[in-house]
Amino acid sequence: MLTVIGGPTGSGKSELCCLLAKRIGGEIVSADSMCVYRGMNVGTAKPLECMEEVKHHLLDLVEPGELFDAKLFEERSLKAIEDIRKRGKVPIVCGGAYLYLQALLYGIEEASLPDWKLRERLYRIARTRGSEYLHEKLTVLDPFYARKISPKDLRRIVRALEVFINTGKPFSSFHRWDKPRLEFFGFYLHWSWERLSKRIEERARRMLEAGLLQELNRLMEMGFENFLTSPQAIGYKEFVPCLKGERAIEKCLYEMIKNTKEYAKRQIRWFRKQGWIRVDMDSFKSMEEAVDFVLAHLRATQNQ
RNA sequence: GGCAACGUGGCCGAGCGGCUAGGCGAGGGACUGCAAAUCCCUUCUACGGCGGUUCGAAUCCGCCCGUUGCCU
Repeated sequence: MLTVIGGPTGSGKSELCCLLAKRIGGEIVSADSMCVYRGMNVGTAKPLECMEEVKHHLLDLVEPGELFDAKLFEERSLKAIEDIRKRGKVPIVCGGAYLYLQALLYGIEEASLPDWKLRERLYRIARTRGSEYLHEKLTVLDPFYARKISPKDLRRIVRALEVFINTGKPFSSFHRWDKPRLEFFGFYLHWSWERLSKRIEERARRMLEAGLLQELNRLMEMGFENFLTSPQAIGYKEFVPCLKGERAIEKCLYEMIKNTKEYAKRQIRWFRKQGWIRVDMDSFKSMEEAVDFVLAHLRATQNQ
């Protein structure tokens, strides 16, 4: 049975997982879409100290300019779990990137590889004729999927068309997400919104003090702005105008906090729906107590 | 005490005689190879109080209450 610890940003997942791993001889499989990039440490709250004591997987996989995606995550994380088990250790999946968790736990169906040339063409068509035009095409090719998404959701329209063009089959014909393919035990950390908000605000300020801007500066010199995925990271994208002198630091910080909270809400909604065990963080006096709670649950099921 | 400005939905804020601004915040939702991304929906027509003018007032008039600024 695989242990999975989830929760929104700033909920203390990393800290909890670190303690848990130390107690049970575990290794951590990070499920974080931005921690896979090397050199992005402060803004992603990469658990640097814990990495010295506990073995971490799926961190620092690629350069910020390289491509990475959910499918690659699926493959790599499965392999990591297998590897950990082979060595007699306990894998602990820890992360809040729910698409990545979904990919690992439920699997991503083999449709077709991303075809950036084709996407470029489709995006160009959308620019002149609108995303609605492409959505109409999709309605003919894959009515089921077209009905599910908005005529403005270009990203999804393009992917669905791409799959049809490259496989000859509708995108939705690949989808099969009803049951997990992995047996797992899911926990998610829950805080009252008031307390989580405060944690998010404090954490953002701490990141700034810890050298977030210097880190971003280095990234910018590498051409950060033109990269595909890494510049979408919260905590970085908001400060780009700052570094160019176009906006005051305080304003950027405000934006970052706002975006972090929005993201946290999306995560919370997703976790709530999963039916995992809720770890009520408000009720514990320390992180150790939360770990005790998780351990108690794990032992209880092992004895069944 | 005198003068002036203002009082709009949880907050900010436009409207200045008829046609439910908008933003923020809040809440909900979608999602199958960019996801810390992309996209959608909801927030019950709110205008300080009382009168008046008018077919019709958040908008005009009077009084009252409150806030702010200035003056004595």
